[in-house]
Order: sequence, then structure tokens, then C-alpha cells
Amino acid sequence: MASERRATADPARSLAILWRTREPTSRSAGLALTVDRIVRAAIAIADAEGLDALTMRRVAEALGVGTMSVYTYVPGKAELVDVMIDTAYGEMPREAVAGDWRARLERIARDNLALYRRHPWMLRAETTRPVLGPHLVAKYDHELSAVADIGLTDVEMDAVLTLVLGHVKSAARAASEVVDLERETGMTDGQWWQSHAPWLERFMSAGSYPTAARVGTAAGQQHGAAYGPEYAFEFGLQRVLDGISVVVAERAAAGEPA
Amino acid sequence: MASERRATADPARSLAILWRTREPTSRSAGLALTVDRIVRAAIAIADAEGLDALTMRRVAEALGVGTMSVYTYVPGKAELVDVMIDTAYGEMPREAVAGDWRARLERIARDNLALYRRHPWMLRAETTRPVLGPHLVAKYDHELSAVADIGLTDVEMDAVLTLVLGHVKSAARAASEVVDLERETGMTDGQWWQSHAPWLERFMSAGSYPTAARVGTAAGQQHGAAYGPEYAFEFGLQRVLDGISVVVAERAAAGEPA
DNA sequence: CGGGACGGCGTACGGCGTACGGCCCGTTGT
DNA sequence: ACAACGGGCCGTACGCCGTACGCCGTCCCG
Repeated sequence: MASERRATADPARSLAILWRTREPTSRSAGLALTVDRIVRAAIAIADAEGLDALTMRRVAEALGVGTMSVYTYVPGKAELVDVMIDTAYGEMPREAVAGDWRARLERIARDNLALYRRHPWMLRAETTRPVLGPHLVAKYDHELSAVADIGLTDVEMDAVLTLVLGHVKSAARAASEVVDLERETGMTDGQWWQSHAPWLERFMSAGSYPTAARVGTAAGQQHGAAYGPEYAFEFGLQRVLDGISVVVAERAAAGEPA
Repeated sequence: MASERRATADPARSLAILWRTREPTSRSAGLALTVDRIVRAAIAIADAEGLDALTMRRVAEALGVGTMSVYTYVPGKAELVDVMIDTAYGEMPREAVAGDWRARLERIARDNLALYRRHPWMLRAETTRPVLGPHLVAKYDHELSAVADIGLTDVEMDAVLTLVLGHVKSAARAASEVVDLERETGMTDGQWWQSHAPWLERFMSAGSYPTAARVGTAAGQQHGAAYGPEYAFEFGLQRVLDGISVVVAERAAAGEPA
């Protein structure tokens, strides 16, 4: 009963792929494909040409196999993307970071930004459900160590991480959009703006929203300098860390006198 | 020369639709369609069934016209989504908010959260290029007024807004994913977790990553209570505002003695 | 009252994800 | 040694999608 649609609601299968649970049989040598080869090919395509270019046919072609062969190893495209994501997380540094919590968190933020820069498709890979692969767990554990032992509750530690990583993702997305715009329209950000400005000015009937126009122009000029997203990241990160330091200080003050 | 692909790189056309520049001709009465009717129908579909259910055929069907008729008013789906976004922004409150900058920013954050709750598809509507419609401009202007006159530079004002709105979007997305997961799998968050947990435990070979397991469980329990995302939003918002207050205080201190 | 512009849309094309069923070959049981 | 089997591989096909193209009918303007 129930169950209805949604083909692969099979947790065991999906998780097994994520965790590479697959004892090598006597048969497995000499096979044309492996999950790893598929995932690597898929990531290469997405890195080079974006998520839209990632199709099952394209992946199969890159591997020199028939399209449907891929489905022998992966239940569907959604699951493939899940494994791609977890694999990408596996590339991140895991060494313990020196310094106080702020330095550690800052480092983690930059590591994540670097990841998104290397794999911009991750910013668009909307995965409804959590991935729960080995590398995500390892990443989570590693990042938790940056905020452990500074007086926060478990829930707060998670919330701090969520906040910082959320900011990184937002900033990375903004930066990536500038690049996408160029690729999609063939114009630089400045050119695009110039081609729209005259029309926009006409519609806005000069003088309405003076504040928006002034600030928008100021922000837009930075933006065009391809330094705007960078600034937004840095500014926001420091603000976020400042905000976190308030709680940390509170907890420290509450803990010591007792 | 140049120009190449990308069908509608015509700024005038796109902007004209966004701004509803269309002097009513003698003909226009009695027409079956208008951009507004199309956009309203599209938003209704996306609100009710999500962005995946939004297809041009579906929109046309809802309006009782042939699929291709929609293209008479809108160059393509991407532009339709742009107009949907700008239209949704038009629903937001615009009254001046009382209180200090913090109260004003907090209000703005909650207004944006409410918008995303009403129109979760906006969280997935990735629009490479900026929308630049009338309601977005009005919204921007309105939100700038919350941070004007507190000593920030233009660029900083923009960055503050970006930071706050980015956080809202992140939190809203997290909240929306819980709902999507339920709709997609037919299980509640708790059920989904329960069906995955035993497998996950087996793979993690009990004992590795104790921190991640503990904190993840704590955070996950909140999550399951459908109160987790709420908490993450509130916690993050206060942290962000705390962080902003540091700059504001700095600027105030630097400004007064001079 | 004739001509042209434009709203409306049927058809068709190329692409997608993927269900299904068959082929073929290595492995295993006798 | 050989038969039976299972599983990797994949050709074909289906039902979606966005949308290019060109026809048709109607209404406006001269």
C-alpha cells in the first residue's frame, strides 16, 4: 500500500552506491564501467560545461558505452548527482586547523568557497534530500571540530556551521552568476549593463527611486570589476563571524564565573 | 559577427515586458490573453505544484489557449519566470518601518521569508541574469531605506542587504527542502530518517565520527520537529544583525567625534 | 471595401530521462 | 565437460519538454 510513484525510494541501494559498498567479485575485473569512472566523467563534464550539459547520454558517450549502461551502476540521474556531490566533498582539506575558533571558521569558509569555485555546478545542483555520503559526514565532522569546545550547545554548533556555510554558498552563487552571464550572453558584465541601461532609464522615468539608482550604480560598478562578489563575501563573512563572537563571548562569560 | 546563439538577447523586448510597456491599442480590448493573465496563471501553478510542474503547455491549458499562443506575449520560458519573480516582489509590503535600523532590517528579513514561504518556487528559480523589473527596483529601494543614514557607504549598504537577504534565502531553502522531501517521498522527515538510519549506521561502522553523529542527531531531531529550520533562521538572523551592529557602531564612533 | 498586420495555434523537431527486453559471455554446479 | 544461469551491456522506444515555423482568420485602417 501507499508507496506510489518516485522510482528509487530504495535507501539501501542509494546509500550503498554513496558508500561504495561493493565487494569486488571475481567478475568485476575487466568490467567496462565502475561507479567511480562514471562519477569522474560526470564531474568533468559539469566542471567544464555546467550542469545543463550533464546528460546521461553525454556521460555514456564520454565513457565510450551505450547510454543505458550507465543505469547498471546508478539508479538514475538524481542519484548520480548525489554521488558527484559527495565525491566533490571528498576533495576538501581535512587537516586540523590551527588558531582560535574564528580563524578556524574563516578557514573553513574559504575552503568551501574554493570548492564552489572549482565546481560551480554544485551551486545549482538542488538536491531535495540530504546526501548522507561518507565524504559529507567526514566534512561535517571536520567542520564541527572548528566550533567544538567553545561553549556552544550541539544545536548551536550546527546552527553556526549552517550560517557560515549558507553565507559562503550565497556569495559563491552571486560570483558564479556573473560568470554564467558572460558565458550565456557573450558580453561582459559591463557590456550587458550598458546595453540595458538606456532602456531602464527610460522606463524609470528619471528621478524615481534616487537611492536605489545611486546605491545600485555604486554596487554595480564594483560588480563589474569582478571584485564585487569578492567584497560581498569578505564583508559578509566578517559580519557573520562578528555575530558569532557575540554568542561565544556570552557563553564564555556565563561559564567562567560559575 | 558575434551574436551567435541565445535566442532572446533583446534587452528592449524583455525589459518592455517586465515594465508592462504596452500602450493599449484599439485592438487590445477583447484579446484572449495578456501578459498579466499568463503570469498569474503561471504563478498559480508554481505555487500549487512547484516549479517542475510549470510547463508552457500547462500554462496554456490553464488559460484555455493553444500552447504556442503564450509565445505571442512572452519570448520564452526564462522570461516568463523573470516576470513571475518580479510580480511576486510586487506583493511585498512597502510601508516605511518604524524603529531603529535593527528593527527595520529584521522586519525586512521576515517579509522576505514570508514571500518565500508563499512562493517556494522562487528559491529554485535560478535566474542567471538580474531581473531588473519595476517591483524589484521598488523592493530594493524600500529595503535600502532601512539601512540609509546610519553611516554606511553605498557599497556597504548594498552588502548589508545582500548579506541579510542571502541568509533569509538560505534558511528558506532549508525549510522548503523539508517540505519537498515529504511531497516527493510521501514520508515525513522522521520516517525518511528512520528508513535510512539502520543502513547508515552499518556503513559508518559504529564509532567513527562520534561528534558528527551526536551533533547531527541533535540537529536532526529539531529538524524533524519542523522547528529546526525556524531555529536556524532565527539564530542566524540574530547573529547577522549582531555582526552588522559592529560596523554600525564603528561608523557611529568614527563619525561623532570629528 | 480591399489590404495588411497581427493574434492564435497545429504541427513538428530535436532533446531529455529512462522502461523494457534481448544478447552475450563468464561463472558456477554437476 | 557441459549446461544453466546471472548479470553486464545496450538498442529501441515512449512520453515528456521548449519552441521554430508557417498558416489562418479577423479586425483596423485607408
